[in-house]
Amino acid sequence: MIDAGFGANIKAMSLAEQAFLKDQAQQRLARAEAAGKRPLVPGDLVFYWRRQVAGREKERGFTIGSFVGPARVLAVETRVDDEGRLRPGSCVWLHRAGRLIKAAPEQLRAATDRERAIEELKGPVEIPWTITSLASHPHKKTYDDITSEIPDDMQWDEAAQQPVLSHRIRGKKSCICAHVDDFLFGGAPGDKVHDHLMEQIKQHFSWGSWESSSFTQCGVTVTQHSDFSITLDQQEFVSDLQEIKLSRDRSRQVTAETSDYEKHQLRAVLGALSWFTGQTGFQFSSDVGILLSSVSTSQVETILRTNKLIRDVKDNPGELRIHAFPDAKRLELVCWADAAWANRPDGKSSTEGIVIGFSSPALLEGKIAPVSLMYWRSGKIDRTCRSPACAETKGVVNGEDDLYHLRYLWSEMLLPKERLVGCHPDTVVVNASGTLVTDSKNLWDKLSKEIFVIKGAEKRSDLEALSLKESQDNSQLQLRWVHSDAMLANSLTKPSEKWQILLFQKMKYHWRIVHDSNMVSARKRKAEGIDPMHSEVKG
DNA sequence: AAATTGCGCAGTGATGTGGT
DNA sequence: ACCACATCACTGCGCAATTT
Repeated sequence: MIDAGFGANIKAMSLAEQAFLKDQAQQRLARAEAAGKRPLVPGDLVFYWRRQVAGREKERGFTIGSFVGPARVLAVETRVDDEGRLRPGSCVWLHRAGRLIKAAPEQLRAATDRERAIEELKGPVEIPWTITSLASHPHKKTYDDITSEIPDDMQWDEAAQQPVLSHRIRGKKSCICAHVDDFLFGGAPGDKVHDHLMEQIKQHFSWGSWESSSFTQCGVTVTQHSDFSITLDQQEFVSDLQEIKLSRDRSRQVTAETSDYEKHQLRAVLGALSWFTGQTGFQFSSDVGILLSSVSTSQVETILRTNKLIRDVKDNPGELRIHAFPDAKRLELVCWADAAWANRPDGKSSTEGIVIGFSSPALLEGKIAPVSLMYWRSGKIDRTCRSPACAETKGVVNGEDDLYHLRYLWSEMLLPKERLVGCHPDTVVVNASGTLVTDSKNLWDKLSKEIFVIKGAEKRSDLEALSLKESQDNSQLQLRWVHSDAMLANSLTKPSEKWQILLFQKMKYHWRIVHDSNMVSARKRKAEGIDPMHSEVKG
């Protein structure tokens, strides 16, 4: 047997992996048990549950809650039973960000190791007053009493699944973006800090010209609207594109091979198009990628297809919309990743499609929400994939990579310097919550299992998928499954399947993560006449 | 004033190398 | 024979410096 060594290796790795995961799961259980039994003591780091009634949820008539924190236990007014457990009716005094909170033990959960580690990075927190002086003040209400808000089991579970942001976003007031010698300034109108900074900047430097509302930067027209949203377009650029000229004779020779000069023309015009698809024309990404791949083996028919694409682009150049999100307390980064297996001109290469956007937390609750596209990509997967599952895994893993990068960038913008310099990337990234959406059942099932087994025909894909599992733990990555008609990235893998992205544009750049506990396929949904965007109510 | 050149960025395919 | 990987050549863009 030639590959005996390799096979034995995989077996050993698989065994080790299983043992490791089993052990990890056991430790977690043990910790949870210990945390449940151990009474709270002053100094413990905890999170407390609060009922949250955001504007929109109120209308639909249900409330959601979440854990907030972390808070430090200051004192416990004990009513302890024989085994040392807190009995209902006890109260726990918490300290968080200079506030004193009176809470019930039923609404507390211990902080995880990770949360503790992050809190420690912030350094010691001074507690300025003694608890007695605060709590015993005769008239003033010096603390928040939240003991009336006690979650039931369902609410507790729901909240436990939500990631907790362990810091408050301290609003940054002003921002500058620079490209070589062009600068973009942003800030809330009337904001004192921002206005003052702008005043100083204008005093200290002499500038060529100032533009606002609508201008061109790096060949892209940027327009800000009255609701503060921004659109980017390349109207002018697109209208300058020229079709490749073909004589009537030549255009009839569809199957004829292209000449060197024609290949040159193809590369030239596709190069221009790829600039467009990279800046604003995301809906044409897959067309350009596939055509660029077929230049070397192109026929006259390829030129005709390219010319058709140019006409399509001119007919509907589209725009890139950046929403304003005036009400969102935080933004979610969501990545849709998909792949098409062996669909490239060479007959064996696969295509990945990745779309990452900002949205409001409402999107994760299954609602239709605005999505601002931040990053997208349609391209050849570097390795040859032997099965659709392999391609799918590759695409999703690459998508997670890009998502991680964007989460880091976003965290950099939000966090103060002390929380960035010298910190492990994971502890930085957890401040920007990230969600990865896939339409692969294969991958979803694999990752849903507590024990991850590496076996069968796709050992290598399994190993790569493992990195996603790791990211779920290390960077609090959330995973979702949707049927393929609700998969935004599908349109970036095949030129012929544009309906998702067209629907997205028709919905004015809004989307939904369709929730379906039965995981019904898109084909079956269609047969049963279910709208692609129809979603179960979560929970 | 207009044209050319160089830079860094993106994507693709072709090519060679090393491995099983 | 096939694959992964690195490197190269080719295309585009915007921008600035230089040449014409």
